[in-house]
Amino acid sequence: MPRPDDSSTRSRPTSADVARLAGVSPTTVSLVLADKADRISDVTKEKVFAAVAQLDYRLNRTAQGLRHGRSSTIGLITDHIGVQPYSGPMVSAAHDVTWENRQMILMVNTTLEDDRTRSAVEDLLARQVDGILFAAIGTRTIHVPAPARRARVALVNAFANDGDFPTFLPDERGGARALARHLVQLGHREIATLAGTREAWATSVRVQETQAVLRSAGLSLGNRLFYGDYTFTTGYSLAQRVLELTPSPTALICGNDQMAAGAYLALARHGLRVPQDMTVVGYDDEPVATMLTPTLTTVRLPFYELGRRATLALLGKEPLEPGEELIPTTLRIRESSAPPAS
Amino acid sequence: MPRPDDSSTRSRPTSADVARLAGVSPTTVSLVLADKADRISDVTKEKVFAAVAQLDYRLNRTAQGLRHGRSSTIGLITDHIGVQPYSGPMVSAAHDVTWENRQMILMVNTTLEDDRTRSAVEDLLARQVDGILFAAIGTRTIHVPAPARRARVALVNAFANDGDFPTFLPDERGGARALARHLVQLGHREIATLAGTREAWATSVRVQETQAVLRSAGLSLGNRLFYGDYTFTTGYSLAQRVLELTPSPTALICGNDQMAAGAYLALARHGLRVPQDMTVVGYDDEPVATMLTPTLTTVRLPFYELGRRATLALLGKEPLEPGEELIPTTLRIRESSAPPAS
DNA sequence: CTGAAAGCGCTTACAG
DNA sequence: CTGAAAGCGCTTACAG
Repeated sequence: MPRPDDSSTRSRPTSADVARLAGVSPTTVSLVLADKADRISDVTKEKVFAAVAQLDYRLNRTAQGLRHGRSSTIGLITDHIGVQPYSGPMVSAAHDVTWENRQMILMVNTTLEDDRTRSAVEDLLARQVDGILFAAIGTRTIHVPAPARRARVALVNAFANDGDFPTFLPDERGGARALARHLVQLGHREIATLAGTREAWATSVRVQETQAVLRSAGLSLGNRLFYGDYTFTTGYSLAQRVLELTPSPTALICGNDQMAAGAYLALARHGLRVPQDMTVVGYDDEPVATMLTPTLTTVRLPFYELGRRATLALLGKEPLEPGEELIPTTLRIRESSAPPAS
Repeated sequence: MPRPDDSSTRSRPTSADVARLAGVSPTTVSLVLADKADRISDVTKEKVFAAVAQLDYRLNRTAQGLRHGRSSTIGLITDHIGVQPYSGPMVSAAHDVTWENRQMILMVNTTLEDDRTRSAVEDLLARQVDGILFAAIGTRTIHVPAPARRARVALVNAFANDGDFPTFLPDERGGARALARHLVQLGHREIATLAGTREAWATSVRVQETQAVLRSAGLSLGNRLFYGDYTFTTGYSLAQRVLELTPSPTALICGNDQMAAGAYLALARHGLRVPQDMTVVGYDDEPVATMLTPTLTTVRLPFYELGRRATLALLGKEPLEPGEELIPTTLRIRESSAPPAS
């Protein structure tokens, strides 16, 4: 029967123990284990490795960090670690990149409130993190606490309201334009938008760009613009309101894939088919987009890529420069968009 | 303009710097900051705090950890950090509990493959974590690498295939029975099951318990048992197959809420109403359950609670004992279940 | 009420 | 080719 407490108090062997057993100095042990042992004889190396194996020794990275002044650890501060499906890919990416570089992530969820964020930064700095990543689920403005400048800093899907930090953002404008052009090119003229949360930056940018594209095609959203909150529920309920409009729209731009899924259900209950009776499109390209029948045309937001690029920069694998870096979005054309019924 | 590199090389003040500025010894600084300063005069304390403020000093937790032999950090090893909505609440809970206890989490996603898990454990131990949490998204068996015993260990939603570790599991059997009884009590006799992945432990346990309840009511699933994979897509497609059965079932037990949502769409396209024409129920109680119209009757799986209890135990706030601890599941009765049409 | 000294487990410049 | 010594930034038992 395992006795965790017991076995963990049995104090772990140190490099001094290894040195003693191998009959060499701690210097030699350190050199061998750090692979800086060009000058050490093979026979000595063997003795060290044998002692390491015999003692089941592992290097104490805390002590090493103290000596080096680097911890090989970065901090990740987020607003909603548990919110799906957005945080998943960003966190996964940050994780994968750090893991590939033999580093680790200390994760703190502060909702990005100023007080909690400040104390998270303090705590991370006290733990000697080499860098701090600030990541938001929905693009938003955050206040980066001043002490954070003591470490390397990068922002993912967020703007700093003061100071000029390296910032990685999705190209929302490009995505919104591509989506609107797609619908116009299919021949839609009565296009409705079930937008997301009115206060969200992404919402207003997408609506702006959509309107700009329609305008240059001699069209307009007119009274076919509704605001929800990016949930399935508001997609369902707003879709019902759209169906009361005259003339009826032929295409529905939903604020995200969740809202599009809600719209599917509302349309089905009205006996309307996608895309024959109504084109439906979304944003995000989350897993449900390909699970819906018909599959959903949507704008892929590069959450994984955002996390990846920011983390690579934070770790110094790519340049870390102040200013905004736009990561491309991609229009995924699938079955849910088609020309309007003539 | 911030120059991260520059400012981070400006070496941080140490407790010795604080001592010098305050005109006291490092001993006194340590005592004051650790709040073990009963015996220190107020005037001396003030001098220390003033020096701390002036230098913007923060304690080096790495050095402190080396001295104490504890890191105030735990490791979290998961199989799918990015999988929604399951990992969210478990990770959130682990985070919240550690944060409340002034600890932090080092997160590693290994897919729980043996090799990656072993090296993650090595790395976490090298970083002197005080404990390691192994968490799986879907309940499964894992191999806990032997060296993990050097730290405190707890398992969330997973069984160890060797050794007897503290293990926190959802009470799947109780949930499945409650759900089946609910349908029987409503008067359903032709009940279909759109189960999840056939190989998953939760799937087989739920099917077993469902059949046991039906049997004791003189009923049976008969040929109304189908296996999917816990996705929206299989909920949609299997629901269509159910609709071809004669006599038609009056209730649908879906493997999870995602499959139930898929079933909603299929039913809507067949012109069938929930619950008047078909009762639909799920498992998980994820956010979509209350977003669907009608709201979904489902079995709440205690993901947050699982993460919370395991982390409290790992941190020593609750007993950490080998053996399985079942966390209750809850039947959430909502609008999607009703008596069959007579 | 306060301080000098040793030590946590490493690494590195230096010496031989 | 290898080792003795100092030091990373803390804390603690001991002394006064």
